[in-house]
Amino acid sequence: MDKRRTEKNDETSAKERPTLKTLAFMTGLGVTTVSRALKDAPEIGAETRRRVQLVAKQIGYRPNRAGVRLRTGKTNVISLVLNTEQEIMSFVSDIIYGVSEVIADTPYHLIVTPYSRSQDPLDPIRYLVETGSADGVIISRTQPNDARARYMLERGIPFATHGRTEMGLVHPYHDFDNYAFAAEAVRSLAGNGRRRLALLSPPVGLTYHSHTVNGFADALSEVGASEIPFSTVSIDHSIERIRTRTAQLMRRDIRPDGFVSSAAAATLALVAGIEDAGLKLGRDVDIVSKQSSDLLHLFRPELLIVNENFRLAGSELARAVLGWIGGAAPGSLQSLSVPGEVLAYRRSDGSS
Amino acid sequence: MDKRRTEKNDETSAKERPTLKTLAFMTGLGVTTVSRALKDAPEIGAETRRRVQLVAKQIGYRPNRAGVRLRTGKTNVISLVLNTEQEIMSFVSDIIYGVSEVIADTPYHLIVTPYSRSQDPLDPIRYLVETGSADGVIISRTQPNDARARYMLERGIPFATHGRTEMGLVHPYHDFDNYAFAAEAVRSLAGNGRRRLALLSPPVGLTYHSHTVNGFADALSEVGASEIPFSTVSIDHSIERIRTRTAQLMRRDIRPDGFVSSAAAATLALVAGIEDAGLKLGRDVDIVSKQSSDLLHLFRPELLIVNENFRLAGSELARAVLGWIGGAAPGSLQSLSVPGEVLAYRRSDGSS
DNA sequence: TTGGCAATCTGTAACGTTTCAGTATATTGC
DNA sequence: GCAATATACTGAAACGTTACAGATTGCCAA
Repeated sequence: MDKRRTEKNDETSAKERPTLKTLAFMTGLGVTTVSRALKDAPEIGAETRRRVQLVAKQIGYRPNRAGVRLRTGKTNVISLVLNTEQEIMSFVSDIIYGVSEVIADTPYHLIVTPYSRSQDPLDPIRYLVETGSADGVIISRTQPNDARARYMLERGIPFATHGRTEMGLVHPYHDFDNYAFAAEAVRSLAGNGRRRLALLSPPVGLTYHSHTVNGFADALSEVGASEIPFSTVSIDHSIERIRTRTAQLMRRDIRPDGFVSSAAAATLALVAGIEDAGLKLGRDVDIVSKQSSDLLHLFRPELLIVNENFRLAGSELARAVLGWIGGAAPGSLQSLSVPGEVLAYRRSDGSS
Repeated sequence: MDKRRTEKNDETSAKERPTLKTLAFMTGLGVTTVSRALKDAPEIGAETRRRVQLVAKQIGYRPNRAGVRLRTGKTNVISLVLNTEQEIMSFVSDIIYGVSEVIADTPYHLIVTPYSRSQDPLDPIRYLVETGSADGVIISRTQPNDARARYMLERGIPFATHGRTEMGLVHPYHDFDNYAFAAEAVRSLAGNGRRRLALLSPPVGLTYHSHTVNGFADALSEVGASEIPFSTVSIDHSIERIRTRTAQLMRRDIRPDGFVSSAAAATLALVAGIEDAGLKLGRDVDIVSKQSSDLLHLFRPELLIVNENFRLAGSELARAVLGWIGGAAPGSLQSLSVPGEVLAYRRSDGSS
């Protein structure tokens, strides 16, 4: 049955949530006028406008989201689409906080739309678009030819990608410059006298895999070092697998004396594998690793570290989507984060 | 202006999203009948019901959330309320996935409602309740006398807490048995011959702080070991602070030979502090630590580890809220997760 | 005075759904 | 044969909002 209201409505000082009708009654104006006064429409008298806004603030009026959404189609929702198995753990937490920071003083809510490894990554996007569940979407694990980006571009729904695409289509993105990261990492290792380098790369298929590989390769030839192939694993693989493969690699005659690693958790496995093979970090081998939370230096002070700020990524992505929703040109909403210096907490010569 | 539809509506095979009206037109029935047929109302003929449901499935009908929400007040939203600074990182990621798993085949969406350290934790709850933004709420960092739980209980909005309260009020919760954890940890340390134990505890004020402290204290007297107070830090403090305080502590004449730590990141700092003081894990001191992702053993194989599964917590909490929304008794929606064994990857005597 | 025109304000309809209060038809009881 | 009663369906109203198409007023030019 209907939720019982007190008689006809209004004027009873019921504890109900105020609506435009309530405001209209209180100000003696029409609902339409109130609606327009609240959004600073031009054809409302200055005094009326102020009066309405004052009353609205006083009684704590909040527009009903369902009403707005039904009438206008605007959801005031940003959806963050995440893979429930393969995202980097700190990524999830930090990006959420980054997005939250930006949307905190907007009417937007953040909904998390998960999909699992077995699913087509397009599934959650289709769902969102078909049901009109969000005004904007943020996706990660971006591919050079990304079906999701293409799909959303076709339907005209604003989105931003974490990572770039290579489809010749323009859309907002935020990316970390993994080319620069890998290149700097190689230079840093070369500076430590390392000559045979291996790369623990991002998973094949994602755009930043090739960025990383290219930065690695280019800097390799620049410094005249050589590559020890290590493409049987990526940072997406399990800790155990990375560890055993690393140990295998390190027991070969020709083994790396330097690693570049694209993720902190993978680096733990890398180090474990190296030590399984009886070798020592900082003496037999150096590692430059990305990290997103400041913990790796506690793990092994010999690690060389480059920070990637996922909270910043979240903020940038949120700003980008909101910008697009607000009508800005998608091409103006792209940003690239430049890696900082390679940080050494303890030099491999033993000093601190 | 109004979103232009093709003429009057319907029968044009427009690419618009199907509504009840569309279904009504296609089946030749009234909107009301269609609505009821879809939700298996009793007064609809069996054949009609099947016919409507078939057509609905065929054309991919999805009820409009805004319509439902406006009419019924049901949002089909669960809100996860998180502190943007103080949550354990893996907690955020895992609990989201746990919740997602459970709500995946329901109409529910998950929204993340953040609040910052400086804010009153009640703020986001008030917002949710006042704006009717969610059918159910999940909160963490639960306190013995929790204003948020009390508030929601008063307003009759379904929620579940991660951690228990002690207000004599009954509500759904999921909790890890931190009393058992701390007690088992102490027994395990005592079994390794450790006699002077310190506790790196959860932050004072949260319910599980006292659970942990009590388990620690009770087991201490049970095994006849003594406590070295270490209450100047908790796992909420910064890595740096924990590290320096630990180092200070370990340089005292009377120092612990065993630690119980309630969080993995804090354990990293703990170990760093111990090693800063020139002591060695497994020889001078043992640590039993909780962890939520399987990484600590890579950090130091000497660590003694107890796992806490946050994904499970997320699932249980989601189940609890949904259960309450569905009309189950709040008292029947409480669960306690029992810690597993203390895991040793390498015995402190040096064997593996 | 009249007509025109800004400047303000207002009622109605519509978004998609569910609930209420029916209506129409067939079935039953007597 | 007729009323009572199930059974199966339906239109209208309402949730809160905004867009459209007026209303009403005052003021100014002619």
